[in-house]
Amino acid sequence: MSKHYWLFKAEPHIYGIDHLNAAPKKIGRWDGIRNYQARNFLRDQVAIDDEVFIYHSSCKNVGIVGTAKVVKTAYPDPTQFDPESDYYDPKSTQENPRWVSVDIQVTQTFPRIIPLAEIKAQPKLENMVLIKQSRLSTQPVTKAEWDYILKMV
DNA sequence: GCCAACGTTGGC
DNA sequence: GCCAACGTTGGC
Repeated sequence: MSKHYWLFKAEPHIYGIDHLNAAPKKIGRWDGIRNYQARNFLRDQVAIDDEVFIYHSSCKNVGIVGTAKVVKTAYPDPTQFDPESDYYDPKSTQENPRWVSVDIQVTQTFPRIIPLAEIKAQPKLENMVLIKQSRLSTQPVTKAEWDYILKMV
């Protein structure tokens, strides 16, 4: 099975590349995904060693900040069971969890952010899901898009 | 199953 | 803070 490429969005003040880099082995849990389309990608397609762009959204400098690889595939997102969590889902049960997490490990922290504006300005990237469907928090990236963006670093 | 109302995401 | 896009909820 060939490797897949992804883009995961995060609000950096809540959980971003800085948090991952500060964690042991730079590994962290990607949790709090509460959108079915995004969940389905995580649950059904994200595999070990898949590569991920980390994207910072809803902040001053929006854009891609680095890469990570998948080190653990989908398992129930523990925050859905925690009444204290912002991501608590009372309709989710241990027997039938709705939401999943994966673990990722930072592989590269770019020396600069690749701004969304620059990505939008590239004709070769005009079909990226990031551009076409702005509200999806975990999304596939093609190999061509992946390689092209790495050259923009 | 339709659709209006409402809530959230996310760029600017 | 504004607002467009779009996801979710709930009445019928």
